[in-house]
Amino acid sequence: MARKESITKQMILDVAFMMAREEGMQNITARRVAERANCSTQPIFRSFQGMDELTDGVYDRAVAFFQDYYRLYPRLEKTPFCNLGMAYVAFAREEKELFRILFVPEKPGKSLYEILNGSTENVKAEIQRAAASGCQDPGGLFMKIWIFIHGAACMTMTGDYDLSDQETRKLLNDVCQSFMN
Amino acid sequence: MARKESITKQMILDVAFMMAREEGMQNITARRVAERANCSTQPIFRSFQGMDELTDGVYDRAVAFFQDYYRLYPRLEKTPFCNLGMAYVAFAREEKELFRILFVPEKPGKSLYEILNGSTENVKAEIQRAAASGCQDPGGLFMKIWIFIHGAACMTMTGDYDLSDQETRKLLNDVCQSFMN
DNA sequence: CATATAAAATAACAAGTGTTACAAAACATG
DNA sequence: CATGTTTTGTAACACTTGTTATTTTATATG
Repeated sequence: MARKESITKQMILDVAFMMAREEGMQNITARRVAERANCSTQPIFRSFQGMDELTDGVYDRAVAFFQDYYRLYPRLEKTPFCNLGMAYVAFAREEKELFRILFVPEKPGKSLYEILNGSTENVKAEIQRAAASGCQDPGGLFMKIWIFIHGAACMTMTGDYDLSDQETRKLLNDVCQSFMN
Repeated sequence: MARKESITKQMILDVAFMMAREEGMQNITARRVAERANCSTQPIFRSFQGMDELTDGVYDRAVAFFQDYYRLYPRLEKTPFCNLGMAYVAFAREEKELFRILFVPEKPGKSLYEILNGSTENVKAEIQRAAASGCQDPGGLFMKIWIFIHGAACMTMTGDYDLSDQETRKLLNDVCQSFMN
């Protein structure tokens, strides 16, 4: 009775997300998305109320993408802190645009902590251990390490900081050590 | 023999810089600058080859602005490191847009180190002292502290980190202490 | 197969961008 | 004061943006 849908909401979201990943959010335009999806701009506005709704969807996919990235990242370090740091810095290096969208946003979206939400359970467990073994201020410890990791990642994103995985590993372990004592 | 110039290059630059400071670089357009300068767009294109040249000028003023800000910032802390940190974080809090332009740029401009250029002489002197008093790796020490400070400032800019000056002071002193030992 | 109906394409609109051609205005010199 | 030169304003061009009206196309059902 009616024509079959050939460009789905998913397909549009896929294309837009890929563009955000490669060129950043601000370069997503209706016509460019349409071009990469091999269609006109019409299917976009059938599936989404407007470009804002599309970019909101892209943002949500970026959140999910990071959470998967972090979940699947190999945990080779001695401490959850350092594992978190390695993954976070690697994400900043390999996904510069997504890192910017998620963690250095111009318009306030989710906070760092909301994005990490369940992802830091093991880190919190580490804090418990630290508290048990005599650390006075486990919350402060977490904050310090987190600030350091965020700084390393931001500098990686902008290219002000360019260390190998090996060097990053040593750096993070050193710093964790310093903060623990 | 000719009409007197009423809108100078300086005036245009002043207006554009103020706009960058308040709304960020991407919101600077010819018509909006003209409006705030109470003139047409013509004087802009007489003084500048194009908008790129204007925004380049704004960037240079931002660099100078930060350098002045840092030079004039009161040095209340025990160590140059902590003074640098306090100034840098305060700048991120009070000048969010300029901080983003300078230190989290989308298009590569000057590096962090180029912007700070002569500003870290006293910090380097501190490293010398650290080296003299038995620190094995003064370069590494500088890097660690700098990464931490940058992380704190970036989180301040985005609102993920909101501590009073007092708390920031304690945090920085603690961390410097940790890294020195 | 013919047709109704939903989807996609085409094409346009309004708004906003950088930039420029041209006209109006102001002022120092003759 | 008249004049010529420079600055400024007006208005336009070409382009890009989001969005929408309209036409075309494809397909499930009669």
